[in-house]
Amino acid sequence: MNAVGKKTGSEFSERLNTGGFRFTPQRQQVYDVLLQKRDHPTAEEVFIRAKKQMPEISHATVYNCLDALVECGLLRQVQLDRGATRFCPNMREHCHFYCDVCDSVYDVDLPAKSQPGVSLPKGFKAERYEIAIHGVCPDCAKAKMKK
Amino acid sequence: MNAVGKKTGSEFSERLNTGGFRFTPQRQQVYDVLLQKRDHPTAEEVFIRAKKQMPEISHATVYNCLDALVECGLLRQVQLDRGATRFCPNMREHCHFYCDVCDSVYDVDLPAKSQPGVSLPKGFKAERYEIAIHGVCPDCAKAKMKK
DNA sequence: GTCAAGATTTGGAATAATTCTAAATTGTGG
DNA sequence: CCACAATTTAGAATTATTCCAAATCTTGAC
Repeated sequence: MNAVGKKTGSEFSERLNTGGFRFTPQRQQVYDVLLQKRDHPTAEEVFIRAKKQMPEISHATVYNCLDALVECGLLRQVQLDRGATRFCPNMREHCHFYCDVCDSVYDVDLPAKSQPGVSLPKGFKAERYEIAIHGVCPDCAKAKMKK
Repeated sequence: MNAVGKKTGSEFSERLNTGGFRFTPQRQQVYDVLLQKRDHPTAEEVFIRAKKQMPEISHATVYNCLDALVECGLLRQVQLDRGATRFCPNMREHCHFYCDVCDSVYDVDLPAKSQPGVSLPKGFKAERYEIAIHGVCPDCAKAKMKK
């Protein structure tokens, strides 16, 4: 993996295989869209961007691809507000800052040993943590002050 | 506030007023539904339950009430998966455990000083943290083992 | 108390997000 | 080359949420 977390074609393909999926140009395209602009797009937005390179791609395929990529650990699914689900290709441990004013999303690094020491009742098996910070982004904070 | 976090009628009404809202029987009813069964229902589920006591209540009103109650700090809105938003009347600091198998949600207490020491870049104003733990609940874990 | 203004509710339509379906296409192993 | 399974496609269907205009309710001013 290089500095920006991009995977080579064969790494990408391997990941899919490991998860029981085949490599397809559509899956590659969807993944590329996510890597190209890391603004946590919704499925609809991914569809629009993917269409530019691959005009015949369908809605259902985009959903299928996103699900497959999430399942094999190449993408994360992010749930922030009542709106559409967003997707994120950054698989490092991090959390999301969500601006309640403009709906933008930012990746935020977590301190090294941050796994919150939550103790779960007996029998619960935790698989992953999702931390979202809601607030106001710098741009919107500035805009607010002017008022 | 008593042991289960229930508010008296007047506390409830005050909260609404402070947020700039009026007391209405519908808002009371919606809030009561949330208090009666703390299983993190969706808006649709709240609608169904509220209808039992108040058959004329409408869909739009349930959404309006839920939004009002969230805004004046009587409810929390919980986003866990691609499905509908859920609501939670527990305003103590806690996080949610979501069972990816059966979709059930559990409140999980956070250790006293758990506010993750996330350092936000300059200019970001954090207002609240939402922590979700995804995994498998005891029932589903048991069911899985049998297979 | 009465009236006007503003808040709230209602039912239904509209929109948005996601899933489903059946047929066509593609890729793979035998 | 064939059969089978995975995948894609377009479009319909479903689910979740929001919007809208009309009716109703509440409150403060008089």
